Amino acid sequence: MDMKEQANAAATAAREGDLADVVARANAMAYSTGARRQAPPPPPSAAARVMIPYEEERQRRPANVACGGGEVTFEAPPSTVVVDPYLLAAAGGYGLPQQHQHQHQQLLAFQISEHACCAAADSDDPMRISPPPPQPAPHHQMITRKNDVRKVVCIPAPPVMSNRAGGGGEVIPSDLWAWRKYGQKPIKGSPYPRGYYRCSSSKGCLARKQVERSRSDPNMLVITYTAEHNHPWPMQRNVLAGYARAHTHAAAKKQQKISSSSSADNAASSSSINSFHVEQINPICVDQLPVSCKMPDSTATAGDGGGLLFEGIQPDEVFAELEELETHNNPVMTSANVYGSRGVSSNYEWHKF
DNA sequence: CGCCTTTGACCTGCGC
DNA sequence: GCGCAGGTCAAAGGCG
Repeated sequence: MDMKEQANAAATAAREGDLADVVARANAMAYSTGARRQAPPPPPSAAARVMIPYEEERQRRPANVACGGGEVTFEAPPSTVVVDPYLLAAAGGYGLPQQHQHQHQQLLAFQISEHACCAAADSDDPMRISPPPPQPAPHHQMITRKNDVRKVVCIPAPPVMSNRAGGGGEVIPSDLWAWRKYGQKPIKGSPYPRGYYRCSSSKGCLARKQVERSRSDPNMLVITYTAEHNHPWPMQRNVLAGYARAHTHAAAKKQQKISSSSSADNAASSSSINSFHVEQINPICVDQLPVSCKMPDSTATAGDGGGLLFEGIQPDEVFAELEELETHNNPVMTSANVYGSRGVSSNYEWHKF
């Protein structure tokens, strides 16, 4: 699929309200373009954003791809989609051969801003190039019809397990917070269910997120954050107490069940796949991390979820800091790997120079 | 005991 | 008003 086709596909997805598709296609578009052109990545300060406003908008006018300041704006479905290079890089290469991860991260992180909008510019389809949009809302936020703030990130996802066709859980590259799953629903038109998580770091925290795979590109994971955390980052390991314990054990048990059971239906639980992935991936990640990437001390193991290390970033708002990073001296992220013993909560490490 | 996941039931918003 | 689909609740069960 060339760039024009990809841009058209993204616009089509936008018109059809397939949020996951829009984000996935934006990523795919940028990724394939970067791979083809072999262009060196621009500085990480170039943010890429895909913003998708309200559904009313999509009915009023055709999909509109704006090119300006490294942003790709699809004005169609009812949410804000933010593809942030830092988040992409943080999760990039997940499931890829280790030697390709860095390249993958760079492509994901930079090619969107570098080329995605250009793809739209090159095309003469219904999408048109608009002037640079107004200054985006802080933290890449948007108020939805229901007055909730949503932030959406699209990240590479691990491959779907064959024995879990259409099944539930995801290996979710983390965003630092502790999340507790409170629901899962099959989504009409999508073979993949959507998982619902709420922040478990603080009892009164209203932060939530939804995790689902893209319908058209199962390799992409779309995570929608709703509401804000009303507490600092969980820096103490006891905040995540029980995570590794419950999860890894359940994983082992469920793996045992799955392997011993002839019923395919028996395998339809998300935790099993989560842990299955994690247990395989974590040792690889840790072993191959640069020294500066590893956990800060021996008490913080990959299994207990503690020892979160975010150097140079205030434990306040992930997106706030990402925003800040974008505007400060072209900070370099020296590493982006996934820690943690469970799919829904693991850690990244960031460096700011 | 406190944490987790799973999952069916219930609630709510929206289009017709 | 009705039905559908998405979102949330809460009980059940498991773990260290």
